[in-house]
Amino acid sequence: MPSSQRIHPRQKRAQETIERILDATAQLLDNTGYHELSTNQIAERANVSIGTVYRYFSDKSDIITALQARSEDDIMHRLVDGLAAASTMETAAGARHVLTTLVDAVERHRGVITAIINDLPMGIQSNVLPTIEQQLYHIVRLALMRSYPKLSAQDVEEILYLAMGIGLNAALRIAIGRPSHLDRESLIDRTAALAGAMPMVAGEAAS
Amino acid sequence: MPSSQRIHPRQKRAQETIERILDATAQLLDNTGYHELSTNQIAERANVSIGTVYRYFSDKSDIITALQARSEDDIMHRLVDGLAAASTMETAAGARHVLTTLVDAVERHRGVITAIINDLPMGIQSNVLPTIEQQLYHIVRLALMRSYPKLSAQDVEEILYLAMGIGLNAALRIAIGRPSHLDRESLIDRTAALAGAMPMVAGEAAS
Amino acid sequence: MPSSQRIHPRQKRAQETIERILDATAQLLDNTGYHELSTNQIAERANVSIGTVYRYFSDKSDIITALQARSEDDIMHRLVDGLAAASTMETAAGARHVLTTLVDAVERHRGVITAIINDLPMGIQSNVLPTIEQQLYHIVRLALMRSYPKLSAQDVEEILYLAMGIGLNAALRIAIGRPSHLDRESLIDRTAALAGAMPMVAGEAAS
Amino acid sequence: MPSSQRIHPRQKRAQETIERILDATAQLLDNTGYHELSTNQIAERANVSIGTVYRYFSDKSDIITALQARSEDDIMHRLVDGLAAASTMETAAGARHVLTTLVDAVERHRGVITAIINDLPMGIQSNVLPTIEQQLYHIVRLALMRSYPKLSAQDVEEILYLAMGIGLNAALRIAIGRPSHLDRESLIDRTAALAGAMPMVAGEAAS
DNA sequence: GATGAATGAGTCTTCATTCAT
DNA sequence: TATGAATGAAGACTCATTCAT
Repeated sequence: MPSSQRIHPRQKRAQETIERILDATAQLLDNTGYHELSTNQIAERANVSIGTVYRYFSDKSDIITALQARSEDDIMHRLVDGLAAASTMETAAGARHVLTTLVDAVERHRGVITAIINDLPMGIQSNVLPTIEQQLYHIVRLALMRSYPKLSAQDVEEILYLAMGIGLNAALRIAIGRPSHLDRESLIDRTAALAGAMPMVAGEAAS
Repeated sequence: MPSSQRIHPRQKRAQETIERILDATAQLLDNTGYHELSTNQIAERANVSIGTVYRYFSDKSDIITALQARSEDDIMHRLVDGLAAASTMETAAGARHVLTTLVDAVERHRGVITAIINDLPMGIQSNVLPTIEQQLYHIVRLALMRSYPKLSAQDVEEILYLAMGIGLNAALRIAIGRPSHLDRESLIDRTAALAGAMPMVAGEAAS
Repeated sequence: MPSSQRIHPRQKRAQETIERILDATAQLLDNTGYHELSTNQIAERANVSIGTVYRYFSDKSDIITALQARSEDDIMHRLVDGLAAASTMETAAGARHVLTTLVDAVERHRGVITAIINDLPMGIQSNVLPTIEQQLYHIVRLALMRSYPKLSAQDVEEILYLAMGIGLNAALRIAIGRPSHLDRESLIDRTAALAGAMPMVAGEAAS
Repeated sequence: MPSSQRIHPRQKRAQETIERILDATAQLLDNTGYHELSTNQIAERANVSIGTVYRYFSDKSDIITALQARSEDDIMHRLVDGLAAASTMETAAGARHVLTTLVDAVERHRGVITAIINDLPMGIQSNVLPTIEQQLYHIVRLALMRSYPKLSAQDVEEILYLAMGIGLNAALRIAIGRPSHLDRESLIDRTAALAGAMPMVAGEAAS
């Protein structure tokens, strides 16, 4: 379908420049934090003048915001693919598959995520990867209600909130913070098992 | 005669000054992150000259380090008290009690914790409250091995790593990130239930 | 076509800025020492922002180093010219000419030299104008050995060391420290005479 | 002779304190320059509170001034002794003896002298050890006029100015700046010889 | 008299951002 | 449009000096 109307070469050029700037920033973030990162460094790494950087981004934080969006987008794509694949699997294997996908995605965006978590002004820890969590929320909510139709609305909300936190945090800990003597696959397996059991265990706790 | 003999008034004064500086820093951290915080601001808020700040702290980061130590100390004290009290209770009630204590403590040190999580150079998210986690690790490990003697060493390590993350992260999410429509007590109950079930659920996952 | 091709106007501008900063520094050094000199003062005097100063110099001391190099360069140029001219003159007149050249050069760089002598961290007095002395050393050594082939190596070294000190110090005292009631030309004449006699006088002293 | 009237013990105490402060300063100056030296360091080294330092000295520079005076005093004492001894010797030996005395003295006060030369605001190099030079001036002037009665007043002044500079500078170079491969005694011998010859050589230059 | 905690003006330096070319 | 030289507000930190105890 020809929905993507003619893209003027100039726009293409511009888009490439933007991409180069974001790539440079992502690379630099693998080694340093947001505050240690300077816009001039970014420009240099992107082989672009500092003036050009400010042509496309209004602000330093604007760059990070864009980068974050890009990363979240990629993570979501992978996640949705993973969820689709998981839906054809048995429950346990499905949970494991989704979690693996998530851990993979986090590893891939290590630098950006760390930057967002650690340095972005007000990047409250509990709300890591806010967009991811938000979007995932609806999907998981649907699945939860389908599998456990007896849970009250309140039950669902609370379980979801905790599960979301546990899942994301576990992914982060497994991908980024894991001590070398612990096995990645094992941790994923256990977390998946836990997630699977959550509705039952936590669903009765507040009665 | 009490043990605290011969404290020169000057030393007392100095101690108070240090405390005032730490308090001021903690207050400011409730509203801003580490990088947004300036030493001159701290001095002003503490009603102390900037020179005085540098009399007691060698560095800006030194202030944060001291503050972190102070907070961790307080949290650990509360936690140990909570654990002691919990040991006389029934399992479920005990878990709930400990978790409540933790959530309380986190709420009390909101600013500092957020700062440590978000801004401290290299404060990897996954290693929230490193000292707390470390010290708790040994205590929980002991309890775990006592209650579930059949778990292998590997099992214990992995479960602990995940449980630690889940427990602390849940406490953080409940204390700091909780949306207003969710009930604190409910969330605590469910998390406690989950924690109680973890060894069984996760213990068999990696077989 | 002249050799200086393709100098981007920007580079020219930059070079001018650097020069302005060095000039400003030199002027300020005429009135104050290194430690009394502030980088902001320099910027102001050079009609340049402080940021610009740090664009071209990494450090406060870097400015001084550059200035010193520039002065030494200029002094050496003049000195070499003077030596060339002197080589066509009669001995006495030659010595006088060289000394005059040196005194002139020192006067011209009064401020910088004083700063180097007085304030540069570790600028040991005895090693005034180290580069000048070093470069002059080889030239004078050659001349000395040619004129007095009988001097031993040890003789040469020692005489040179003393002569260097005497010559440079005399130039400094005549150019910078001379009381107003003493005549510049007279002092130069006498010093030249002394220098001329040195090999004979000092050459026999250590026998 | 009991000319030194009763010294109240308090005054004695005060005098000792002053001495301790000056000693501490001198020691510290052996390792660092004036600007690198802090008054609090001095106090600490002298085992005295910073308040006490300011009881006896109005200023940081006041300490250096006092120290300089003390050093100059000691150097002058040694020099006068040396001159007295030299007056009984043959001319050449006498010059050598005086010069040796001077070099010794300079070595002894290395730190202070370096500080004065290098760091004191406005410590123009040409006027090293100003008091020493000033006092020596009269003595040497007398000797010069006695030995060479034919010199004009102008001659005397100019020769003196140069000789003073040469002598002091040579002493400094021999004591402080001498490269290790040059022999101290040899250099002294040669300088003495040169000084002895000066009136004849330089006396006729300006005719 | 002695003490040392406290002061604060002033220093060097960084870096996001602008704008003439 | 792209460039990069220039800007300057703002920050961390030092240290001579004061003064209440």
